[in-house]
Amino acid sequence: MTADLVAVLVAVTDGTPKIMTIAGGSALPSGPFEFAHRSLQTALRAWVEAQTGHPLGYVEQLYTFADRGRSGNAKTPHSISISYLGLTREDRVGEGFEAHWTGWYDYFPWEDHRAGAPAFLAKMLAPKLKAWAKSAPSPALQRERWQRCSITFGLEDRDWNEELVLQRYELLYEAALIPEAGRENGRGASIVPGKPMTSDHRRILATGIARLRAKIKYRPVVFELLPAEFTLLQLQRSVEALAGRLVHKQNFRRLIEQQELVEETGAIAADTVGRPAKLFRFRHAVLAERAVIGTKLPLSRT
Amino acid sequence: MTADLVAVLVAVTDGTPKIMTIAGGSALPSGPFEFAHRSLQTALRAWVEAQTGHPLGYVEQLYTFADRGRSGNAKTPHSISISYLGLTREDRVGEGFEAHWTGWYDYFPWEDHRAGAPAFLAKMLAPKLKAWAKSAPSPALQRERWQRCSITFGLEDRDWNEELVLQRYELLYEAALIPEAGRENGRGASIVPGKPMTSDHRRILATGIARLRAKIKYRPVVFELLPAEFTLLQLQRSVEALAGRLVHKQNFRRLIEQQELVEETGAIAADTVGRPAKLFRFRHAVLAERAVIGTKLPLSRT
DNA sequence: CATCTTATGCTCAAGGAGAGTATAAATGGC
DNA sequence: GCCATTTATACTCTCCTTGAGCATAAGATG
Repeated sequence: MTADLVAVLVAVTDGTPKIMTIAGGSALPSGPFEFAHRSLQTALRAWVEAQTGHPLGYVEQLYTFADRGRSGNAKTPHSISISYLGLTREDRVGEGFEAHWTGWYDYFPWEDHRAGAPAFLAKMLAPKLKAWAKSAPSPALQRERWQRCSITFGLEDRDWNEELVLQRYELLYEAALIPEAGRENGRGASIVPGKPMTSDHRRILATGIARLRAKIKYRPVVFELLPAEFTLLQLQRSVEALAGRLVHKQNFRRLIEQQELVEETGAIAADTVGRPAKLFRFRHAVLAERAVIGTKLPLSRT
Repeated sequence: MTADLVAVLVAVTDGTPKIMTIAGGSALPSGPFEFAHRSLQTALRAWVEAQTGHPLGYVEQLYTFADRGRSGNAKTPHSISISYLGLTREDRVGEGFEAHWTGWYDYFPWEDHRAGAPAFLAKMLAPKLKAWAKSAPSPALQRERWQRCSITFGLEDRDWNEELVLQRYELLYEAALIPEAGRENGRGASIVPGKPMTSDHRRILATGIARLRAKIKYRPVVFELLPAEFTLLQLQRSVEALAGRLVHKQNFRRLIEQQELVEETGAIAADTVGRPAKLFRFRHAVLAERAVIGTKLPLSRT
C-alpha cells in the first residue's frame, strides 16, 4: 500500500484565482508521501518546495480518499490519497519548474457568478439537469432530483450558495454531464463547458474551492494570497474572485475597518485610475489577539 | 505501511455526551482498514457494525495523521491513521461486545461550562498556565503565551468559545499539564483533572468534539442523537450537552420553530414533572428542502 | 389550595447587515 | 480650464436577528 499527497495550491493574480497544475493543466500536483518526514504537513511543504522552488504559506488538510474503484486506474488500487489546500502567491514560484498556474474557473465555469449567473447555466445546463431529473424512475424521485438541482445551482429564483461547489460537481457527475462521469464505460463527451482533469482531481479541486470559500468568511486567510501592501479594492477583488460573487463595496470596507484587520501603511497606491487609494497591510497582531476566533466578511447568503 | 481507522462514536444519553471506548475507556475503537471495501466510509461502517452490532447514522471524516513520532510507539512508525466522527444512539448498541460508553467530559472536564466555568479552571488551571507562560524565555513571548491561554480558555473575563476544544487540548499538551505530554520522557503526572488516553486518542477526540460543536450550529445533526420522538427540552438539553453551555430556552424554541425543523407528533410526553410537553419529530423533509444549506442554533458567541 | 416545575406566548432594545445617497480626488480628452 | 470617467470614502436608513426578560398556562404534589 502507498500513500499519495495531492495538493490544491491557490494563488490570486489580477482578480483570477489560479491553481497549480501539471501535465498541461490536466492534473493537480501530487506525489508519494515519504515517511522520512515528521508529519504529512512537513512532507507536503518539502515536496511543494522541491516542485515550485518556493515555500508555502497557509496549509490545511482537505480529505483522504481510499476508494478502490475511485482512481479509474485498476493498476493502483491499493493507494490512499491525502489531499491538501495550500495558499501562496503566484509570483513566489520559481522558474524552470514543470508546474503551471491555471485559472480555477477554467475547470468550473459555472462557479463564477461575479457578472451574474453565467448565461449557459439557464440556457443549456438547466434543461439538461431537468432532463436528467425526468429520467428518474418515479415521479417522486423526479421531483426530488429537480429540487436538488435547483437548490444546488440556485435555479428558479433561488439564492445561489457559493459554498456548494462540491455538491454541484457531484450532481453533474451523477447526471453524467461531465467527461469524468463517462470514463469508465468509454463515454466521455464534454456536455458542459469546463476542463476535465485526470482521475478525481477535479473533485478534489472542488473540495478545495468549497473549503476556501467557507474559510474566508471567518478566518483572515485572504491575506495569504495578497502582496504585503494592498488597497482595499484589491482586497475586495480577491475575496470576490474566490467567492465567485460581488460584494457591496461600502459594507465591505466598513466590516474590514471595524474589525481592525488592516492598518494604513501611510503610502498611496501609484499608477491607478481614479482617485488614488491608501495602501494597507494586514495587521498580523490579530492572529494573536483573536487567535482562531473569528473575523467576518460580508459574504453571508440571504 | 498500514492504514488504521479510528472512530469517535458519539451518543447522548440523559444529557451526557458519551463516546464509545475500548480497553477500559483508555482508547478509541480502531482497526485496520481492509481494502476489500469500496471506500473508507463503508469500511468504517462495516467495522463499527461488527464491533457494536448496530448500524451507524451520520458519518464524517475528521483528520488523517501520519506523524512518525506521534504514536509514542516506535514499533509502528509507518502507519497512517484516518479518524472519523460518527453519531448514533447508545441504546442501539448490541450486547456482548467489548465496547463501552464513557462520558466525554470524563476526558475533558474543562469543556463543560453548563454550570458556569468549572471551579478548578480559575483555582488551579489558570495559575499553572500563568506559570507556564512565565517560563517563556522573553517577556514578549511570556505575554504572547498568556494571551493565548486567556483567549483559548476564556480567562480574565473573556468570552469562552466552546469550539476551541482542540486548541485548549494542544495548549495543555504544550504546557505539559496532561499525562500524554510527558509520556516520551517518562514523566507522566496528571496535573489537570481528566482521564488520559492511549497514543493521541484524546487529541482525536478533541478534534471530534470541536467538529461536532461547530456542526450543530448549521446542520441538523443533533437529531441523529435523539430518539424518533422528543420534547423541545430534550432537544435543547442535547444541544447544551454537546456545546457544553446553556442556551436561552425561549429563544431556542423560537429558532427551532421558525426554521420548521420539527413537527408535532400530536402526542404528549408522559412521566414528566411540570407541565407536559408536546412531542416532536424531526422533519426529514428539511434535508431535501434546504439540502446542505443552513439551519441555525442559538449558539453564536458574543 | 399553594407551590413547584416545566411549557409556551409575547415584547423590547441593541446591534448587524443590506442597500442607497452624497461627496472627494485623481485622470484624460476637448 | 471644463467635463466625463473612475475610484475612494463618509453617512444614513431600514429591516432583521439576537439576547434578554416578563407573563401566563398546565400539569404534579403536598
